[in-house]
Amino acid sequence: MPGDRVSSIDVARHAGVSQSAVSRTFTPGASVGAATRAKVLRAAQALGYEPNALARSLITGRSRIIGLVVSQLDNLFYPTVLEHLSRRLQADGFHLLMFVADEADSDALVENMLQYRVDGIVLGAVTLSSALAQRCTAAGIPVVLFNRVMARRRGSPAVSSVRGDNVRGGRLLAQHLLALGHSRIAFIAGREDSSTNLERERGFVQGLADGARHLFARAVGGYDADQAAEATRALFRSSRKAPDAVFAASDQMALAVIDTLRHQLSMRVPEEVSVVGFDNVPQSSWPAYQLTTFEQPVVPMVEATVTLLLEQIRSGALRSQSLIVRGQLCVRATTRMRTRATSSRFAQPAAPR
Amino acid sequence: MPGDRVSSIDVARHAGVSQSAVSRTFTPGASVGAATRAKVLRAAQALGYEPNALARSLITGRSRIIGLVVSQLDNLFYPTVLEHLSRRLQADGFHLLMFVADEADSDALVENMLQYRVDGIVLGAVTLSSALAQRCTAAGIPVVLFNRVMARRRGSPAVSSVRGDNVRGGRLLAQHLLALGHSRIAFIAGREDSSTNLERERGFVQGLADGARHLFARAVGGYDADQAAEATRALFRSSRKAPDAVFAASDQMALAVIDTLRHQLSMRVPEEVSVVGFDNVPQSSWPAYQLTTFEQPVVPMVEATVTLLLEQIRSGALRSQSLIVRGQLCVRATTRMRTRATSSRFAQPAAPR
DNA sequence: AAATGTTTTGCATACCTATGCAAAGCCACC
DNA sequence: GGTGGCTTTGCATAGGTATGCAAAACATTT
Repeated sequence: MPGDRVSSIDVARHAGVSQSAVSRTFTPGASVGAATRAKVLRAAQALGYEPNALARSLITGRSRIIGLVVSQLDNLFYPTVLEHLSRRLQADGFHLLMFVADEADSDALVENMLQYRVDGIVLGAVTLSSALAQRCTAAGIPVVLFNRVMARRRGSPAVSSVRGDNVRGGRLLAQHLLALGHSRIAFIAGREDSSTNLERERGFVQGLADGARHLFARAVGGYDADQAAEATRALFRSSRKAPDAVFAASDQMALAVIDTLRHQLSMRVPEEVSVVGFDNVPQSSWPAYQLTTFEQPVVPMVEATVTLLLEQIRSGALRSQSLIVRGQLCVRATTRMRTRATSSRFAQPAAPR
Repeated sequence: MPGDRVSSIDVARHAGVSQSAVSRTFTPGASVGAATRAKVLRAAQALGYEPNALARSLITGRSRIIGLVVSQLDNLFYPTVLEHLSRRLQADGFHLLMFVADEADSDALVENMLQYRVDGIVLGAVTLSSALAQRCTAAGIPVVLFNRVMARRRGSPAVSSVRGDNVRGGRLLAQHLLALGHSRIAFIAGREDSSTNLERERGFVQGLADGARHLFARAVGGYDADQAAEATRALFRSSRKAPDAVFAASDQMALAVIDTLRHQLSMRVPEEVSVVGFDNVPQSSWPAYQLTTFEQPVVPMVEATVTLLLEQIRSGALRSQSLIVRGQLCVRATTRMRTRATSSRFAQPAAPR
């Protein structure tokens, strides 16, 4: 087994130089002569040597590992984020170490991450964000909240965050629905304890208020497809008039709403009900849906996250900053002009029981 | 900054014991007295000490890190896999370090992974599998190919793999389509250099042959939605008769096929064309599609992968093993009995131009 | 050829923890 | 009380690399 047991000392011996020379050969920018360098590289090649990143980290104090904490990978928004984030970090010589937050063992998770001496942390988990962020920041590790913010409490340090323009997006969606002539507009919330839902709902309600309207109905979908479907049934089964438009706080839920309306409640989208979502996940533009939504631009968001993180890592100082990345309204085919003649007030069939 | 700079020696001093005692306190199963242990824990708590996993790895020779190599995270099959794999490994104290294969820098990628001294590798990347697997195996690191196999070459060591039952799945899908009375059956291939496509196609063609049939048409979709859509247009635009059933080698492609048929070619699925896929990704069961497909059971596949990996890590011996995880046919609503009366031979509208 | 400046090299040490080994402590038992 | 068995503890070292410092080699100038 010629395996792994070859160290810089072996290479040094084989090349007839000191261990320092080997180290310097593999340290970009270190002072080493061309001849020595060549000898070392030849020996390393011959022995199959690879520098030990762990030992290196022990000395430099940097692991070049970024901890990523996620809770719901079923969320349609995250696969794309993960891919871009991973690629982007890799380009700068960093790699992601995955941690799945399991509600319960939040403490164990933090400890684990600290033990690996990660250089930075991207927090994508809804729950346990605050406690975790606090502890890591206290330990001197840069943390960036992705797609969420933390309520600022007195005495506790601020934590960096990158997120989409939730408030503006909510407002634009409201304006869009109002401009189309909708009057009975419902909202399906995500997790009510999440900052994203809070902001999106606030923007949406404000947007309605600007048009002198208010929410016609409200339900909770918890950012979950099944819950959103259930919420849809509840909204449209009630004895009073049905909504003529629905804003679901995420695309994931919006798609479930559409499916439920079309295939379970036999309603036509957008003819009878308009539906809008939030995120612009890849599935939104599939021909079967063509969802009107507000974009959360993955690439700029990832870029901002990485910039924030690396800047703090390089400087060694924890500088908290809260970035909002602008997105735009994507008008597709799940929203449609309401006219009085086809207004669902008249055309609407009796709600299915 | 009370940060990170606290080591086992600090704790030892603070607790009035030796550094060994601290180490043993944090090493499960090590010999340490109850009183000492308590003192150490108290001191550790007071100082905010966390054992340094990197230093530990340096000694033990195990990093408790598993390298995961992926290339196409947009593939609908992988998010679920990633979540389960990560969870499962975490339960055993391992964590995933992400590597995105970028076609080009395959060498740099391997080196990077070796430098981190990963304990094992899960290979989910289509390309560069063989070269990479060879090198890692040569370095003594257990490798498991996920959802793919490697052509065995003489002289090169065999590499473990876990995959779904591609051949059987292909055959069952063929039987299913034949049983429904289909006669003009088309196949849309994935990447033609992939083992998955090879096996699925082989099984499918065999299944047709068992019913004394052969492929009516064939196109290549490269496991990509856009390519699959293009392939669909090509298949149905040709001047000769259109297929009455399509097997796309992955669900991802099958969904694109359905969308293209319905929204671009104005054909009805399953009334005019049956469509089947492979994988059983979450989106397949969405009401808008209800795709008939053959399942690749994520949980058992992950379980097998982890078992294979950990067993090799624990024993320290590289034992190559190739596992096939059985799945089942999921009959949903994109396949339908052909009767002579409604046979598309008669009912089929002229192909759109 | 000497003197000066610059680059290259090796030595030694530090980073932080696990563990073999031997010494020390503890317990019970004859 | 002494002896044997068992548990607990500390000492010392190893694991692989980076880096400050001083010595050495080399290049440049007068």
